[in-house]
Amino acid sequence: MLVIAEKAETEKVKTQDQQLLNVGELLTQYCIAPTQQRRQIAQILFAQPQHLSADQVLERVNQNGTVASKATVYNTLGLFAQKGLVREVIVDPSKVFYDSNISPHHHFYNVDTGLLQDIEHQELNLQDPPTLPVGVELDSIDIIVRVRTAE
Amino acid sequence: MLVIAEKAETEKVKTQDQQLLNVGELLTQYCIAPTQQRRQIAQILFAQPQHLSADQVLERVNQNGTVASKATVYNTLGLFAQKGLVREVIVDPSKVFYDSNISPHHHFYNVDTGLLQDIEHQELNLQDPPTLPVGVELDSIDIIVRVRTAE
DNA sequence: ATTGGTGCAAAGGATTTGCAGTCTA
DNA sequence: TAGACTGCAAATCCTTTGCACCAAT
Repeated sequence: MLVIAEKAETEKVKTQDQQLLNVGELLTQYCIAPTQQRRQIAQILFAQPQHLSADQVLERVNQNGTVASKATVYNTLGLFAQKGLVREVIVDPSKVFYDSNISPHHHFYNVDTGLLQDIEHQELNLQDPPTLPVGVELDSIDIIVRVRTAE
Repeated sequence: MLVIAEKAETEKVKTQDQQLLNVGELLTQYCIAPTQQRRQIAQILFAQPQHLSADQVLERVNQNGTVASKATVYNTLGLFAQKGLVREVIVDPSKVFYDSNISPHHHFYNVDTGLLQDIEHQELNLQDPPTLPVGVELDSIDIIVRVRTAE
């Protein structure tokens, strides 16, 4: 007897605009073919707004038996980032964090603990938009407020 | 016969506050014992305000014969950053840049070319300082304006 | 059948580490 | 001579790649 729990197929995730939809639809919306491991990875990332490193994703994906290999996790996260499903947060030279919150916002980074925390968009704004050098166009603006644990 | 050109000893560098002093004094000011390879590395970094990766520093230090090993370059850059002599700029997961300009300023980062450019402090300001989470103190605020080459 | 996706292990690149040799006070 | 600094090579960590296998159109 073979029972395959296609849980990911039915589980719902909440997107930025508070829409409730299943991971398969979410992936399709972003032009990503919804394979089993991609659904699984998306499921984890979108369970809640959070910041996970590739390693952490790998760990969680395979918590109950192997679902995806290391290469697939890296490929998938890279793909998600490229398609705009998640955002790469670069604050630590040793690893990239993937942020499932893609609405505009910035970050606190605790250099002692490695904890990454969102700063609401409306809490932190620039006085004026930057004047770009000629020949380039804006990609994104990242503000990182580095903090350390008070003595 | 032995001739040792102690050039670094006499070469002057310009610091943030436009002061002209030799590298040895600069290192001493920052509580860093001025050894030959540290002077050499400082000399390169402070020849002009610039952004160099550890690799680039290694390359330049050893342009005319070996002066410092890879390990020493990494150790030294880490030490300089820790002592506040230079600033680490983290914009690319694959390498850290060391910025010899430590006056407050931010950065443009061209994701296509990898070019890192200063944004003058007065050109980019926050509307309000961020409200920190409890139990932490401010370390630094980094604003990175990512740009791409216009099509 | 063709295309795209996955898995594995090996390769890659940046950085760190261990330890012996050197220098300097 | 002690303590700090350096050099070399090996080790480590994160990430990417090459290639064979599998799945879906």
